[in-house]
Amino acid sequence: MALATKKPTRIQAKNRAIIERAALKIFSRDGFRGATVDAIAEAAGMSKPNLLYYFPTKDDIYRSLLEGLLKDWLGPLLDLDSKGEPTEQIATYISRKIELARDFPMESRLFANEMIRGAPILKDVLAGDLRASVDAKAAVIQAWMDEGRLRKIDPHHLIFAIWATTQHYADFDVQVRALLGDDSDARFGSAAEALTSIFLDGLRMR
Amino acid sequence: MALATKKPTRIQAKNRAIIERAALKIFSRDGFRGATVDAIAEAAGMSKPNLLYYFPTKDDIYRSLLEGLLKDWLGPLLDLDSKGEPTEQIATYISRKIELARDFPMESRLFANEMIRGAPILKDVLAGDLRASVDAKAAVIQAWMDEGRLRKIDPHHLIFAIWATTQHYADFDVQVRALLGDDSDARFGSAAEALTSIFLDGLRMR
DNA sequence: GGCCTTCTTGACCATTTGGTAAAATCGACG
DNA sequence: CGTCGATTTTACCAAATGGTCAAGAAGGCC
Repeated sequence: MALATKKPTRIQAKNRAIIERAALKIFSRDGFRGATVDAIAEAAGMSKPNLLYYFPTKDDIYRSLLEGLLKDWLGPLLDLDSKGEPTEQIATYISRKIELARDFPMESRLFANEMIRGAPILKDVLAGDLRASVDAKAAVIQAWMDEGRLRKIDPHHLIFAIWATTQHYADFDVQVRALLGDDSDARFGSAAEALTSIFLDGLRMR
Repeated sequence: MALATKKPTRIQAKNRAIIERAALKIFSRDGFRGATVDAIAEAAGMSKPNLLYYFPTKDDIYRSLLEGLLKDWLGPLLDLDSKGEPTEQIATYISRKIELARDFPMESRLFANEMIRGAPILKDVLAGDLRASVDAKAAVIQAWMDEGRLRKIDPHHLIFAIWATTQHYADFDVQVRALLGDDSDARFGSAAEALTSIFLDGLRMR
């Protein structure tokens, strides 16, 4: 039986999950090219042929991880509510993104690795689904600005800035720790506060 | 003669430069583990043993690239002048960082790769030189805030935010292109403008 | 030109890598 | 408890990888 074709058995579900967790750890650290099947198998506590019984190739494991990643990652943006209070909506978005960076740093680094190497797998979805979603939400933000409810700033760059600043705490975790110390609560709590303050009010005294 | 010990010949200088340029391309895309000496040699238009004549190991090439990277990258921050006008200093810093992202994207991605994998090579310098420099400049910014010349925002997080937003245009170039198009002037010009506006004045209407 | 050093090459090597084949073991279900 | 598909293991393979070695080609300097 070709594994992927029928509904998975209990063992399949369990082992696929174990493998994906292990692969996330390895791929997010070493990138696709740097990761080895042996390393993933060891992290999964499983022999290499056994792992390859569940995912026939290294590529399959990697694609399986990327699949759905974008969706989860984009959730908070999609929740921006055009009928809500603009500054509050933005503040909520920032908070939720910071929580993602805190709770799923390896997913963030996996994505960063895929971008850095030129998104060979995700390129199509970037230009397709992602672009459509982002353009739609950029339009919502633009409408707020046109109504005079927010200062005018290119909404695409605004979205980039929120992505960049929040994901930074996951992707550059080692640097942030080196400069701020290892206390996780302090790092992420003060980050959310500082970012909200920057994005809403900026630096200039009024 | 052990190559590294005496002053380099003309040929050595030239070939080392060629190799470093090629290695930057490969390492910045594939990371340390994913890069191969063969790939670097091919990119350098040179046989592998010949390349290894100039840099005995893959590790040596990588370290050579990282060396000095931090210094160049940190320059604009160090130029923050405590005697200047605060908002203008910040705006200049943002512009210069955007220019670095535009002109040296591979260097940015090389650094990002090193951070993502936990900075095994740079860890010490992060906790040493980098931390000292950043703390010093954070103190300058803090002083401006204490004097009432800038709104109060944790200076470390402010610096992170400027790093993250500017480097994003290099590290996530493929994503930015997918969403904004390939016109480089437009991307970087509008980015500098939008970021300055965000950091100085934020989103909230006044 | 002669000579010494620097540079380049081709052949090679041990290890790692992604993946396969077939046999052995396990587990659910009648 | 026997059987049949699902799972795991052992042994294996060809290609890729980081690196070595000895010999040849090319500079530079008198």
